[in-house]
Amino acid sequence: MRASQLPLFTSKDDPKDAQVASHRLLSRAGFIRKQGSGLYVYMPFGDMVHRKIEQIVREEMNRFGGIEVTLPVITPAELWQESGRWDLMGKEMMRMQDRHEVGYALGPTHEEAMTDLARSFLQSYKQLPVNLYQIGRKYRDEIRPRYGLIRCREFVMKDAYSFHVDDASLDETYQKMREAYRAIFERCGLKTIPVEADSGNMGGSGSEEFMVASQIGEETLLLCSDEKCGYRSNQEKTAFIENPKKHGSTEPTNRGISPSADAAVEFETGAAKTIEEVSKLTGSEPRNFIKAVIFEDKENIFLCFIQGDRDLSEIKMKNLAGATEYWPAGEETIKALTGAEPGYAGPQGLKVKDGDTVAKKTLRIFFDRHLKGRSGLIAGANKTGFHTKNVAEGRDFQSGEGHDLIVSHAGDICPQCKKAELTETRGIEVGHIFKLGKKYSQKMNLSVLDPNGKPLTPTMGCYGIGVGRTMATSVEQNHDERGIIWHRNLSPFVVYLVSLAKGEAEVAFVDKLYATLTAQGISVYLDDRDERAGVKFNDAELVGFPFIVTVGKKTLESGKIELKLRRSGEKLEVSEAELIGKIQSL
RNA sequence: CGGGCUGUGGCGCAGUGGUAGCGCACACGCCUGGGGGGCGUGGGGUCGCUGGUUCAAAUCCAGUCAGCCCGACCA
Repeated sequence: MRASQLPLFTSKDDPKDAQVASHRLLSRAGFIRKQGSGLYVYMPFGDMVHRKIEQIVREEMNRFGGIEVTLPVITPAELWQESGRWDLMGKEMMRMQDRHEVGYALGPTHEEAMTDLARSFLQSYKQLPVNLYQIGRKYRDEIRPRYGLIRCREFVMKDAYSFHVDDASLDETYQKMREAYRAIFERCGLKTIPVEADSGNMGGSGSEEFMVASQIGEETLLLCSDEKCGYRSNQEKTAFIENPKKHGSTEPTNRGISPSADAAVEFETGAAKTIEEVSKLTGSEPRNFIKAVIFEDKENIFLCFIQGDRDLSEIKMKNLAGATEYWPAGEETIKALTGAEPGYAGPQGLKVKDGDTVAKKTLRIFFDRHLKGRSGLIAGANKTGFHTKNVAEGRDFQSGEGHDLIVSHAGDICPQCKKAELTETRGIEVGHIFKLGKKYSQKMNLSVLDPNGKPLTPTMGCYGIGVGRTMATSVEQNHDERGIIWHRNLSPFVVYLVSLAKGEAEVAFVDKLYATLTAQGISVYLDDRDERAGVKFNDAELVGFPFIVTVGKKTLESGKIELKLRRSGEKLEVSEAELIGKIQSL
């Protein structure tokens, strides 16, 4: 292809809203153009890369047993109502009505639509397993679209949904998808870190995310520092184990301000409410406090106690409580619960217990497991202006075995090997596979006959890859100060041919080289613009095709063609035959 | 949803009440010709929108819309 037929859309300046390399470079190199908040046009080169990724995804999905279909982008509200998600999805789902005022969603995901499709033709266990996928547009009204293609409101996703007679069959497909994903990202030249993940709202058990390590990542990953262990997990999911270094003992016990034998006593703290304030006042470190975090939903109040130097994981709490929509408890609720102003909740001396009705809601109390056996603690006294010290678990309150409720961080102990410390990395999710279970098949009455002629509800898996995000993260991972460095499998063209030809002879030489390379099956972009050399070199490096070939007066004089490798910057002077050999072998 | 900032030519920006400017880009001419070149000429803007104050508003005031940034909270 020639520049005279397929123009470049490069620019010298970064768009002003570009914060990250991929956004900056994809815009400057003319691959994408913003049309609205979180909405991007894929320009010719961008479109070409996008299609290449789609094709790789398609080939690998097909190789591992996927069947491609295309669902409507718009899904009827009816289907979402069946699954119950019409009310659960919240504002992130874009909704619309037709002229008859019938509701629809611009699909943010397609579990319902695909399950509906499946039930329309699945009748017998003999038809299972089946793995249906599509490569289609998704719409999410993101709170804050940002980072260009990394978080936008319209994007292309490959989403697959598999249906099975039992868990063994689901597991088999799940493992195939793990392989397929590894193959896909490998072919894209993208280094991903597969991590254990929370399965979130989707429900279900097994879940693995494919993350690209990046400082701009919106999720935090925790990796075991012992490579032999190899544990990798999304922070949301990582079980918290406190590092003994934190308290100088391997036993998670008594490090309070006074011996556990002392009775618990109230003391006045006045306006000091937060742990930080009371910590200063008493000289006791935050770890010796009990932090109370209170949420509520329509039916319940969730009262969570954890140690004071840590944060409550809302995700863990939510999963434990089975809550979907919840919010921080209001002042009235807290008063009804503790009898005090907010800021003074504690587990001891509480007049209500787990399961009681408080303010017309069911109280549910959760303790973090690290509170078990501890003493010498400081907690709110459930009395405005007072805290209690020398609080001991087992005597002043009962935590039971407790739950895993705390957000893990670097420096904590790996929950897998239980020895090494965890380290932290930021990551961008590009793929996610998980076992859904029967959530959708049940709610939507998907059923087949089993060998005994009895109804059987298939179990499901679900597997997504963000195509645009794969493109963006590939740039995040592969660029330098001059521009993008495409992996050959994704690059719009393999060769950027810089023509500096002037006279007829030179032009003829370039045309012949272009024809020769093309005939060898090498895709070439010929920059035949009437521009200065510098402009062409700069654009060549900005758009980032793997090979930059320069032909001009020097070429004719020496008989040698200049080949520059975009990634290494290495420059070679080669004959035409060598050139072809190099391009085909590298 | 809350807070902050910004809306002026295609892009990036300046312009504190008195006839709308700069750089880049664009068009034309000449020079130049292996790393975003030079000189000259030229075209292009209802200053986001609505209302108000004023003899006079891009500029001050109110509202509104849009974009960007930060936060989404642990009492």
